[in-house]
Amino acid sequence: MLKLTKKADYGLMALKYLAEHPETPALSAKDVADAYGIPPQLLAKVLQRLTKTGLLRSHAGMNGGYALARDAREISAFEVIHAIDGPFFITSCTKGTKSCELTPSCTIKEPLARVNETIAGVLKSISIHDLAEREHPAGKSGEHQGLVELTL
Amino acid sequence: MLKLTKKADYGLMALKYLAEHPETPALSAKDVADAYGIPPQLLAKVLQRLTKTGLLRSHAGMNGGYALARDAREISAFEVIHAIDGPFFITSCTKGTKSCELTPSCTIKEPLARVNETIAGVLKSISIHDLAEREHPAGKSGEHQGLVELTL
DNA sequence: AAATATCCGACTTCCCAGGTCCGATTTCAG
DNA sequence: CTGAAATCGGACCTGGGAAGTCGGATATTT
Ligand code: SF4
Ligand code: SF4
Repeated sequence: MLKLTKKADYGLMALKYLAEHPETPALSAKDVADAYGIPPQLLAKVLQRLTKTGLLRSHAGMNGGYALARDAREISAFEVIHAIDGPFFITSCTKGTKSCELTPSCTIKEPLARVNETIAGVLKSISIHDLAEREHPAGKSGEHQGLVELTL
Repeated sequence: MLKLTKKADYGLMALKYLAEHPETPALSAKDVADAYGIPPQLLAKVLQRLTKTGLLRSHAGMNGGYALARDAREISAFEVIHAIDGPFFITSCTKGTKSCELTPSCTIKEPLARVNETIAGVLKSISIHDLAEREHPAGKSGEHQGLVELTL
């Protein structure tokens, strides 16, 4: 319930790792997987997905690997989750494929849709950079802080 | 991924329904279930749970049923979800029972924990009353509006 | 040509959300 | 005091999706 997919989790970790190593031209899936203990093959697929949606740039062959396609602060957590897990919906009434049977009679889907928007907003306001730049003692770059509107 | 449980969903619907019928002393699980097309037995268990956590007051026997234990605006969506689905966690590292294997090496659990807090905050700021009082044209009671802080 | 990568689909395993069934108990009405 | 209507509580079944695995094809460097 309301739990993040591990794949998305892994995706975030990997992106953060890449963001922390801007010097290297490319890091292989195995590199990242080893760094954290993530199943390599699984991470591989996650990264492939991220590549296909344009968040990463890949390069096959020796010394190949992945690199961020854009600046770390231009990539939001929302994009990552969306890329890996597909459309973001809190409820089961996606109106896309397998909608909830009682969508017509349901009276809370509109308010919940707004909650959905709010949470999406939270995720959109978080960038990979925000995740990465944290460890560093607590210097000048001040912590990322934002306000999210909630309107029912 | 990041999806609300249907049980919680049902719970919210039921509470809203109860909030909309303050006149009646008690409504049976079947009443509510019929009103929306929810599987009665399932709704029953959800309501039982809500009763056990003190959000509802139950009364067995004929003309029995459930009623809100507190005022509708004193019951948050968060409480409902927590009551039904248990502890609220975005990630799999609950440190309770089945923690994620790579918790030690993971570097994003702290930031994600803050995201978790933020989302919990959003949910806490929503009351059953907010859900219920919506239909009514759009009168004086102005829509519920709030700001949620996000600090990484 | 060999080593190192990404790429991609198919496959298996396991867990749990969603739902059902049934029996026990409480309460009230006639 | 008997039966109907309700809450209780547990055990149980089932489908689908998350998590992970395998194997083969392709691209790139040395
Ligand atoms: S329709 Fe109502 S019940 Fe069905 S999923 Fe959307 S919100 Fe939950
Ligand atoms: S530890 Fe890191 S990876 Fe494991 S669940 Fe918590 S956040 Fe996701």
